[in-house]
Amino acid sequence: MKVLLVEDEPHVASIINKGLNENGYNISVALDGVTGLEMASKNNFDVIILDIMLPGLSGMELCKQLRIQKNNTPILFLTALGTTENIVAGLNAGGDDYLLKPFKFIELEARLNTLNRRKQMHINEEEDLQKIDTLHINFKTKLVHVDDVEIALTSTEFRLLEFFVRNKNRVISRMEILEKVWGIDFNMGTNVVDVYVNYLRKKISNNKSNKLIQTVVGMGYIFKC
Amino acid sequence: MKVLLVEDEPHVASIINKGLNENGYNISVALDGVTGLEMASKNNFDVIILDIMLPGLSGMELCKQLRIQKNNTPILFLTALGTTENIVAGLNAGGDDYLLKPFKFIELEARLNTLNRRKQMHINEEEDLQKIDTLHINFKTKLVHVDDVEIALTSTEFRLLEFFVRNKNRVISRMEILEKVWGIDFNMGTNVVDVYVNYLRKKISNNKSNKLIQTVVGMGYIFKC
DNA sequence: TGACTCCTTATGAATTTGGTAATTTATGAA
DNA sequence: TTCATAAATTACCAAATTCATAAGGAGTCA
Repeated sequence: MKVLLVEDEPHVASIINKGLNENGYNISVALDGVTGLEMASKNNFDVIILDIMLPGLSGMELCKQLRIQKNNTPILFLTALGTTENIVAGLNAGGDDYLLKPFKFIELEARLNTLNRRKQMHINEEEDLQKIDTLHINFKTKLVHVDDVEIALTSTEFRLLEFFVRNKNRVISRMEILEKVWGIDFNMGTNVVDVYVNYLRKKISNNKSNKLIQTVVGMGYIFKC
Repeated sequence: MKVLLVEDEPHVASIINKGLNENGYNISVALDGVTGLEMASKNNFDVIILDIMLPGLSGMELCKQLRIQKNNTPILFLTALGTTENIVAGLNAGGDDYLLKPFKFIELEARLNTLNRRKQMHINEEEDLQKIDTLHINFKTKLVHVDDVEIALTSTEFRLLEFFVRNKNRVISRMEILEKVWGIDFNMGTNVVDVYVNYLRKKISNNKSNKLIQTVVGMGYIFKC
């Protein structure tokens, strides 16, 4: 997990850095608010740990700036300012959690993981390699294997398969497939989609029952797995 | 914001309920874990506030169960158990935040808003998913489940169900259904609507009493939930 | 040319649809 | 309550729609 720590007190920064590092986190440290904002803007951190009292730009300001920039990286405020007003202000500024110093390391870790978990839940899509039973698709190399045997797909077939896989477990209308895979916006007088679905089914089916691409009569197709 | 509060102490539940209500939250209260789990499973809450010490099913267990069910509603633990071990355990069980009693109302509110804000950012599936008791309808994927079993609906049946759900708790005349679902503006000499309402009833009914689609004699039908 | 891709057309098969009519249930007056 | 009538439900079937598949033409490229 990539973590940005913005903390002006070198001693504290060092302790946190060391502690998290030992537990497999990848930490970057910024010693002031401006540097922190710059680093946060230019890189893709999983979580940002922010002290509030910082030279230059306060943690609160930094947080607001990031949110204005539509940067939604989860932010954990880690500070000694423990009044309710401070906490509420931090959360309302766009923070996601607020932990008071002094803190137990194990709690910091649990809260970081919690913030990251929520983020991870919505990624998963952009994998380069998709394995659906014995069907393996590598979007990067554009190679497709069934039962470890390479399958030759034409480019149209591959695009169709890719579209199905990226929209799996959802009924997709022929119209939508035509638009997204063929780039055709009208013309419903064609049955290319049906024909290519048929090609694909033949190519990606294996000895076992192949029911990956299912027809939903009157609605379209669904890639189910 | 729809909030589920699971708290066995009636006095505490009442205070929180009242306080949040006054601030425009829509609160449902469960007084024990089992009821809480049931309510959380059947409805779509924005946030769940969980006490940990509960009769029957502990808040921790409830949280784990929900996550197993792939229910990702943000969970805020609200409890007097303030040791670091408890906090870490709560977060690792799938909780998203942990607030200690006694707490300031304004902080609870800020934390609820923070959890909800993150959720709103990913309005992916949730918005398109309707849960009515054990009937789950996903308008995006066009999949319908009853008691977690997928139901196969024809496209006309699905359109009819969608129309009912989008107009739930309102009496709808056969004429209106014919117009909106079939696109027929005249021809009242048919009873297709009656026929399809019955197809639907059969398909979406479960072992329990199924009274979702009710007949209103002389007026039409009503989808009640 | 010949191998390959893409798309169209044509055909029969499978599924859905909407009407009819028989049966069951509900309503209201006596 | 009972009975006549209206309304709702169900079963059935033929027509219409929708699909799967095969065959073949046009275009491309080596």
